[in-house]
Amino acid sequence: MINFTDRQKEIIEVSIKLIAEKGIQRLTIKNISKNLGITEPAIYRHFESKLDILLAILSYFKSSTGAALERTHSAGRSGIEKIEIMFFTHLKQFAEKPALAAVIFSEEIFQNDKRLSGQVAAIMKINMKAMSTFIKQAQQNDKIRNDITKEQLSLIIMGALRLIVTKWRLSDYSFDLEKRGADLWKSIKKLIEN
Amino acid sequence: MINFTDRQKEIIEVSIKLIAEKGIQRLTIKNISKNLGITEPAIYRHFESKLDILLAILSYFKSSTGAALERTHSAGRSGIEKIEIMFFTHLKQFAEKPALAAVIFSEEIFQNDKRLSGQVAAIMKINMKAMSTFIKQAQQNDKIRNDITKEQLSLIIMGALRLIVTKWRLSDYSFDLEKRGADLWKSIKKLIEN
Amino acid sequence: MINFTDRQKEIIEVSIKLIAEKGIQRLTIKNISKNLGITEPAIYRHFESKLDILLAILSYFKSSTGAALERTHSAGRSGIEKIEIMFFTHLKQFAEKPALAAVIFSEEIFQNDKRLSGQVAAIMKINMKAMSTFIKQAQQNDKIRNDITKEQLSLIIMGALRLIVTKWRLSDYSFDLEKRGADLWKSIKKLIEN
Amino acid sequence: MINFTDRQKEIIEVSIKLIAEKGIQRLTIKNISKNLGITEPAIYRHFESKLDILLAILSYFKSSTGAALERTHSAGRSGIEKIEIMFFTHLKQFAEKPALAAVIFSEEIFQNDKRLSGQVAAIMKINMKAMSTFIKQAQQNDKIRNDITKEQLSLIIMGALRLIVTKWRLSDYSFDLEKRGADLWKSIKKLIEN
DNA sequence: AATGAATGAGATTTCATTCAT
DNA sequence: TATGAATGAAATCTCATTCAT
Repeated sequence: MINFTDRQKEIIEVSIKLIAEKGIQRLTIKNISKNLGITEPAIYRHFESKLDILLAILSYFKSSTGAALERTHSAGRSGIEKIEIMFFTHLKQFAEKPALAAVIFSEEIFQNDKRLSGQVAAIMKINMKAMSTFIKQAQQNDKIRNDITKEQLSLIIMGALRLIVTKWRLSDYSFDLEKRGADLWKSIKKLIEN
Repeated sequence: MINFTDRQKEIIEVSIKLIAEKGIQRLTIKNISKNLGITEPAIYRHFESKLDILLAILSYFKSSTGAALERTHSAGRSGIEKIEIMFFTHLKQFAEKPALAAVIFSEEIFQNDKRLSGQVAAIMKINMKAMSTFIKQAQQNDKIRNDITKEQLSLIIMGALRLIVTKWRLSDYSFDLEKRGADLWKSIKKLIEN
Repeated sequence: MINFTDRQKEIIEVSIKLIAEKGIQRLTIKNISKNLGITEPAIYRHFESKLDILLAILSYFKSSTGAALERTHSAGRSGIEKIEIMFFTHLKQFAEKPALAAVIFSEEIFQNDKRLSGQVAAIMKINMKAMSTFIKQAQQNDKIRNDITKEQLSLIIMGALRLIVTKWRLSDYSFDLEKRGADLWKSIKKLIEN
Repeated sequence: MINFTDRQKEIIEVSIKLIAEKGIQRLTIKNISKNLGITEPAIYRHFESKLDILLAILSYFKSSTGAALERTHSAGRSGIEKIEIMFFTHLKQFAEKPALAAVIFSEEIFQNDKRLSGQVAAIMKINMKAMSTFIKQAQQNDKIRNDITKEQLSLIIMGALRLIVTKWRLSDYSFDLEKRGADLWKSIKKLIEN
């Protein structure tokens, strides 16, 4: 959230809240301004366009994801623990900020604009790359099976993570994501461990 | 596509095409009618509302998915082969009809309407259930490891499938989905086989 | 209902039913045809336009009103009895066919078209004229006060009748129109009798 | 007209003018905006929906009716004089603002929406109640006959008033409403006075 | 006598954005 | 930094009516 003024941060936060509540489709300038208690034109003092707000949201998620990975990385544990921490950190983030899922999984919506879809792809790439790195470390230490490439394993782990989050959202958040995610992790661990 | 008139089928097909090209958000009555060479009100002779068109699209995918699963099911092979067929059938369907992905993965967009999101959830459920059944069969024949529940395995397999499709879409269809999907399947198979 | 084919009569009857149920504003060709189990263009085989249907309805009410007045007229009783019969006949007609009120009191809606508003005015005139004639007879027989012109008395009697019907409609037909109308008549009678 | 911004008042006034000219049915957002020299969406900065404009019009009439009755009430004269003032005030209001009649007598049109028809019924009730109160006072002072209830008398007086206004409207405002109304009042007075 | 298909005109409403103040 | 007022573009939908069959 560096490089953003206080008002910009407010706008970003309100937007995230609105996305969580009503979905990206119902994120309108009118809604944002109403929630902030200001008028619509006032928004344009802080962001040139609605696109810029969405980009700011993505950049916010990007940097917070990056920071989390950074912390995981420097935690100094074994590769498999890092994967686990990353898995659980994601679960926690989604559970705490459902908007994150609404935003990250909105490829469809961002399809319209190359910059938006590019950012979403970038965030996904960062995660996949980090995951790959952790897997590689674990594979080098013979903790994880070596007969499958780290890219494929990343895909499988992240895919499962994403799908459980999607089911959670479709179910209207009706189950405990972190608990069910923990079960899922146990299964994944069994599958990939040596 | 039973129960639909010819014109309705045309509308559904054009809509699917438009969704594939421009995303669901840009699927408008105007676009549909323009593509059919008729005026907007003419659409309303065939569908009562736009929502009904979307529901028809989902019902089309639902029945075609159901039919594909039916065929897979009665193929009379081993459980693991059925999983494989299902996996490849999905890949092929997505590769052939990119709109399918655009529609099926649009949970976000369908969030607005309970009937729509319900249908999407139903389609997902059908697939998960079929996958679970095939896995169970394979587990009973000791072809697939038994230390992980069929539900978890379904989640992992379908999650990986979905994610590779999503990456393909985000990459602007820049790689050969069926080929890369085949590689992914090999990895999954290694992971789950006994 | 002379001069109308069977199908035309059906259309008129359905239209009256629809007006009673939903108001004139929601009387559409689509609604009429749906209620008859035919298509919209079929209506145009029987009436040139929607306007003609409305005119037919008015002409129907006009002739049935005329016939009722005819019967009253030739009932051969005293003037005051005739007024009474006319008053009660109207009450009964409205109670039995709420559409009648919906149509007759729709001056606003008919304002658009001179022919329609002309017909409504004509029906009103017929009634006022008949009422005046009855009053005149009663005044000549000294049954009704002579210090007020028959036109004014008509206006007062018909006005009260219309208003009680309007209140009945606004109340969603929540009281017994004929009973309350009878009470009203008693009061009117007291006022005008010698 | 309190609680309304200047622009809102303008919209209300223009709407009333349009209703008087063309009837409620032709009161469209487009017409209103065209008359104000602005675009259609601009209207929505001032009223949330067309329904709200209609409600505003009714609330305007309601409060102006209420104020007029208030003044009549506190005029401190005899009951019969109050009835007379109320009668003439109504005539004058209708003569000056034909739209008032178009709106007030549009029960049919407002039938669609409970809030609208409720407001129309409320305005009618206010008037009937005031009239009843004045009649009661006159009856207590033996100025008006006591053998008929105040409710019935109200109905008769208001009914006559409404009908003469309706005839005036149907005749295309072709006679002097206030003059003919004054004659009518003379007759009514004769009827009800002791 | 009726239908299937379609249309022109128009209604209400939403949305991102602009501009003078 | 913010507001009041407004706009162009577009979306969904309704309605009376037409026309070929």
